[in-house]
Amino acid sequence: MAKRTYSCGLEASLDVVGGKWKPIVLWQLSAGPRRFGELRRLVAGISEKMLIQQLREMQADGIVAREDFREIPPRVEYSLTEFGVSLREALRPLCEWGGEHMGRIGAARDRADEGTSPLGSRCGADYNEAGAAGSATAKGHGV
Amino acid sequence: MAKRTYSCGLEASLDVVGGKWKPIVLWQLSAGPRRFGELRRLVAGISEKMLIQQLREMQADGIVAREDFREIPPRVEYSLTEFGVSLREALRPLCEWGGEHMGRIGAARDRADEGTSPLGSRCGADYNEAGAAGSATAKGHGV
DNA sequence: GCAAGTACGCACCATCTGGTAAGTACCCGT
DNA sequence: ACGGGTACTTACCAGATGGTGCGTACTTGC
Repeated sequence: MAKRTYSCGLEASLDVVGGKWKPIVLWQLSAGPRRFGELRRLVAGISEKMLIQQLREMQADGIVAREDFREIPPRVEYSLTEFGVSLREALRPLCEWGGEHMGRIGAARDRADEGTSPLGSRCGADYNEAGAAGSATAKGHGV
Repeated sequence: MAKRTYSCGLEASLDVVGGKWKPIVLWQLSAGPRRFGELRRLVAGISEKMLIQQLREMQADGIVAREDFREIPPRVEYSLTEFGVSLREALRPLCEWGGEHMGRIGAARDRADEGTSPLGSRCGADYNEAGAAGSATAKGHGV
């Protein structure tokens, strides 16, 4: 990720949303602001260290806003910035495409797709629904 | 990239278009079929080994089709499959988003942006234009 | 002391991605 | 022989990403 110039816009975009955890974190934040511990539970399989790292990077990129309520115990809330929301909107078609084809993508990599399409995989769907299904998805996450 | 199940469609999509070279390769193939050597020259900075690797993976994912004309010297042509075209379409908004914000993305990473937005960076643009500008972009690629 | 809750930081390690430098095959021209 | 062209393969390495296991701070309850 040391590139300063990009051959195309896609490169630039993937600089801010690429990697293992950022897509999931972005998707979870799409449904509304989240506290650290809440995110930790929603993004199944992620360690605190990785979550902090991802949030910090996304914050540096202007995608995520961090609001510290200066309380004891500590209370911090993360949410998408306007910039992050615009990114989410630009990602919508790709989310839907991935949701429609994830079975094929998994199969093309010669992996047994034991966990069929989780309920929350349609990240372009209504967010009330996605929020509720998100918890179920997190439980079923096989990472 | 060993995941078989995905928390959201975005994860699945990024499995097939993530990494350093796939976005650029996909973008170059968007303008039409290309021979290996042609791609090599268009994707500035890529080694033959990396290009072959990326093409092979994209072929395995069903994004890219490889047509061997069985000639001497060898003549092989790569093009986007229908599946790849559908992916390209789903990526269009993200390409445009990245094109609009790439200056901000570069700045946010505290890098000197010596090479300002290359001409061909608007990957959502008319492809005749992008094709022509692609060569200029490739020459100016600073990777 | 231990546990739980809240949200982080640091040291070290494993794996993956990308890279270099060779090599393969065929052809033609000097 | 050398060079150029076409399109690949293999061995080995460097850096980036992700991970584990500790630690920090504050509170409360057992």
